[in-house]
Amino acid sequence: MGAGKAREIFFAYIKDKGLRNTKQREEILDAFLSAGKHITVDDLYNILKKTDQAIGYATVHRNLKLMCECGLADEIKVGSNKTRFEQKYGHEHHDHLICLKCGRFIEVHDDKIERLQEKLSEANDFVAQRHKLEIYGLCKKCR
Amino acid sequence: MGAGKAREIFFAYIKDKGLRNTKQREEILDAFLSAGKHITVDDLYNILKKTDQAIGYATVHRNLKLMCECGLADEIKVGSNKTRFEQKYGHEHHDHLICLKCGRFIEVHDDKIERLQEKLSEANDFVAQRHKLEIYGLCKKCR
DNA sequence: TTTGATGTTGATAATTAATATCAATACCAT
DNA sequence: ATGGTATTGATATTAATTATCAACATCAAA
Ligand SMILES: [Mn+2]
Ligand SMILES: [Mn+2]
Ligand SMILES: [Zn+2]
Ligand SMILES: [Zn+2]
Repeated sequence: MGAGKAREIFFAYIKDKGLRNTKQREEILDAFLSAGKHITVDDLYNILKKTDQAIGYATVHRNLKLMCECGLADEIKVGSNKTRFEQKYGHEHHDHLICLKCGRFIEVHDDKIERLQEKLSEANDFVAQRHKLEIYGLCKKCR
Repeated sequence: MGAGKAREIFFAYIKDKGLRNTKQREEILDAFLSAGKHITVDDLYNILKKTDQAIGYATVHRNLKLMCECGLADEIKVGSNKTRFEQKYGHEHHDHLICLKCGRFIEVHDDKIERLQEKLSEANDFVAQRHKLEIYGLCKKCR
């Protein structure tokens, strides 16, 4: 898997910024890279607690932010719920179908939609930088 | 304008639910209907304060929620900012281009995109109920 | 018109998530 | 090895939303 490369990017970024490597930082990075997608700070905190009783919530939060900073992670906010983080390295841009019943996230991509969004922006003299497309409904299992 | 019809819907809903008509409720309704779009509770509260010194924040909040309930208003959450409310009655579905510099909301609609979203959902055995498409970037004035 | 059951209001408290603070500690360049 | 400083973890703060509740207003019924 590409986890090795992701780690490299993280440690290179840390060094470059004059930051330091710590036991916690490495634990958090690894836990994040091997965790499922669309994870919350709480989720990751609880996973880490199992192997490091002393880990602090704020530390997990801070380091998830750091991973976003260096391009490894992406913050996604859906609905009014808490912020979720997903892996960015080695993952193409995608949008989400979100099940209102079970909360499942289905990752989707449609080039046509992406292109039409760009056209729509241009038609409005707007320079698009990023976008968010979320479709809420019921997944196969929940109908 | 259709504000008269919107008022009718509101009062009909209230009566139907065994709720009561109050001075505040009517003030809030009218202020909302004549206010600009994408307004926050704060915005509306401050507008109302000018003509009704005694109005309470919670009352404004509660009644905006009530307007959503009866289909007159829609709640939109963009980024991590506070919830905004927009008029729904007499307004077609639309998406938003949001300027990262001035905060302007540009309302847009593209039937092709809407149809492709539907197709995309079907292709994933997903029954779409609603969606959110927000494109962030820079508006004409802010470049 | 009076009345009373109950919905509403406005002030304030509670809740929740995100972030700031800070003293103790750990890292790492020299 | 060690000192300057980044990091940690506990806790406080902030900010937005929602809940609580006593005082009050509404409106259907008498
Ligand atoms: Mn995803
Ligand atoms: Mn709008
Ligand atoms: Zn589901
Ligand atoms: Zn702008």
